[in-house]
Amino acid sequence: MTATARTVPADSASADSSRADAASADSARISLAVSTVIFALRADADATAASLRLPLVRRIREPFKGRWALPGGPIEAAESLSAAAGRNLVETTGLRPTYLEQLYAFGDVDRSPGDRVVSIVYWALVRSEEADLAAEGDNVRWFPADDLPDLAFDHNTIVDYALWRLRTKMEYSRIAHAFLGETFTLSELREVHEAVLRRPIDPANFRRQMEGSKAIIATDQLLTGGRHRPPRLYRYNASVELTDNGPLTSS
Amino acid sequence: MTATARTVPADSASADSSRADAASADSARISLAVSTVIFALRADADATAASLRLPLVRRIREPFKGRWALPGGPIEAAESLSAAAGRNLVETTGLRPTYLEQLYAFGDVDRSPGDRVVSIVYWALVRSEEADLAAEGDNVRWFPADDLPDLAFDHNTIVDYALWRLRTKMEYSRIAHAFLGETFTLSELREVHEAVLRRPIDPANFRRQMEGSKAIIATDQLLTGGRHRPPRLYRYNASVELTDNGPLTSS
DNA sequence: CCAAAAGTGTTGAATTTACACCCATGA
DNA sequence: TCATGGGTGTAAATTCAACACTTTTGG
Repeated sequence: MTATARTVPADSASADSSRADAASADSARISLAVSTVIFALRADADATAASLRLPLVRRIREPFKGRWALPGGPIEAAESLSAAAGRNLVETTGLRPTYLEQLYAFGDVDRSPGDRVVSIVYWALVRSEEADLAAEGDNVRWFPADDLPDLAFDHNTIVDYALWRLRTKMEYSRIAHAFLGETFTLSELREVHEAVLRRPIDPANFRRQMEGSKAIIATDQLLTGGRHRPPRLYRYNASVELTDNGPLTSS
Repeated sequence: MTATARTVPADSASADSSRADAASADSARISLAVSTVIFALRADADATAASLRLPLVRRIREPFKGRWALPGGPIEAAESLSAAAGRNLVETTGLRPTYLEQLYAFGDVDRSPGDRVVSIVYWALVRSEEADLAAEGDNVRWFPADDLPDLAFDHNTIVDYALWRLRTKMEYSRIAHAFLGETFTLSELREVHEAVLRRPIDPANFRRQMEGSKAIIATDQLLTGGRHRPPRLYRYNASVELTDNGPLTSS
């Protein structure tokens, strides 16, 4: 906060910066991994409403042997960070996400007992049908996002942050579509918002908001079968970006 | 997008995840670095208005020898990512930031010719007085943020993204204070917003907005010396968080 | 006095929010 | 027919945006 003497001249500066893109002895000792927080909306036990859930894997080695942890793994030399996250997610849980975004790089010195690990963490959204197909076994299990056990490493903190990002982004972005199929009713879309944000939303106002945003396009199909007026099916408007990540649309 | 067969069972999953926090042969070949995009508001050439500027360092080695690049360097084994960014920033430019936040991890396979480098990039804000003291030499120079030369690596992309984050965050956060001193007038605060967002702001509405937000506290001092009515000095309200980073306030 | 920026008031537009009410279907 | 959600209308409340006007200093 308070300014003190600075004595490093410009020349030593550029010497340092030249090392920036070559591994030093120090950074070689730091290992790099990728992990992913995966969210899906799944029916509650009482099946009355959907709730946010995420899959965790059980650790079979020390440290934290037996504890639940985020799925993750190493980064291969020939793949980008997002590719590593996507590949690892399929390998560990069998899930294919409809949305994948980098969350944060966690690198505190003591976050992994014994060695030094920097984890690039991604977060992903998968559709409900996709989540239903996912294998669940002794070593992979779905947990309610708001009520997790004590996880390995700093993974509770990571999930908290991912949850915050999801909820924040839900309010100004269109990621809700990532939970749904090709076409959907406005009720389904609204229920996604309600489940994530954990508060009721006025259907009338929600409809106008969505229609005004140009994010969705009405199809000419209605969904029959319910014992009420058949709702119109909508489609995601592909000409509008899903989320605004600024100049970072590609990787 | 379309679902295909998934055959990986849960058991191989947890085997993978157990490697997540130990270095594999692959990830050991990836080197890790930290870089920082540093912003300051500095007087224009004609001194009529302030504009966003950032310091770059000249590379003295291949690849990209002679090109301008973001200050950066390796991460030491015993320091956190933010500590590495802060230390490196002082070493290369002599600047002490009032604000430092992680921006993004860049890790495309081909971003550094020859070797594989993952860069954890931070962005920082420094006060104008601080920026004025910074040494400028052959190998460190300030550039207008909106008009940069071709930089080394993917650094143009990185700066674009940092600029977008700064401008986005300026609209819903209180980071403007990070450019100013302990006390400031509402005009000074408004001029920060105008310089960053590159558009004029109505002084009357801006005043009400700020006063209503509880982000600033009026002191009992006025700033005399101008040839007009002396403006009141304000102070940043420390009981309100500078920015909302969710559960990530510490590291 | 005048110029210039500080600070206050006011008004209309746009947006948000709450809620009444009609519509179309299955049972 | 009734129950149920689909869908439209509307009005109050709040926020936003533009700009007129008064205040206080230095020159």
